[in-house]
Amino acid sequence: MNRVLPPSFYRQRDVVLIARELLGKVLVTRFDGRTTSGMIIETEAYAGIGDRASHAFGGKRTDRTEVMYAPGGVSYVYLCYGIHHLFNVVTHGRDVPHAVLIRGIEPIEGMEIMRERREGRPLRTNGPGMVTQALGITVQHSGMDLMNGPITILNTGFAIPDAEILIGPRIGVDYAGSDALLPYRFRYAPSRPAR
DNA sequence: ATACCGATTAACT
DNA sequence: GTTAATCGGTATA
Repeated sequence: MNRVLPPSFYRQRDVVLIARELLGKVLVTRFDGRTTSGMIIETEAYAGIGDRASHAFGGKRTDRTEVMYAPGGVSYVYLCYGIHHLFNVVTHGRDVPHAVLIRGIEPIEGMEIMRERREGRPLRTNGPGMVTQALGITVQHSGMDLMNGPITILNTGFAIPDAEILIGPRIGVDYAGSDALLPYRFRYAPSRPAR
């Protein structure tokens, strides 16, 4: 298998379903000939202009959020808390700014490189800021095509049964009112107690 | 020009 | 469980 996900995976489909289906796919970066990858194990859906938790709520367009309005299949990377680079996959068609935040991976390739990038701290990839740090992704990689670019997502054919997925509300979006309660977070948690 | 705050993490107790 | 650190994006003037 190991095929790069095609544009059709990202476009004209429900962003919540895409967030669910991204679990088990493999996120790969190749910068300066250095390849690192990991299986996606946690995601969150951000459902566009009607979602108070989304940067695109109300149709807001800024220099930062503009790439969310591109056709699905590009990256949206932004800086959070002035420190953490957070990687999202833009979905749906042009001018429909849906996105999926990648919150966790299980490292596969380039463990040594990822350890280097962590600068002494233990290699952890179970938070959105730590994912980008391990993979070498920064805001300068926002707006990149995920079909050809240095960042790609692969379908390995590994299928995750629904029973192995925890679903719950998104993290850190308390300001979003009732939208903060939406079950838009997905986590692959084999044989692990619910959180 | 200035002020506020966050799609977080790590280091504490 | 609690909290300091840290700075770009955004709104307000």
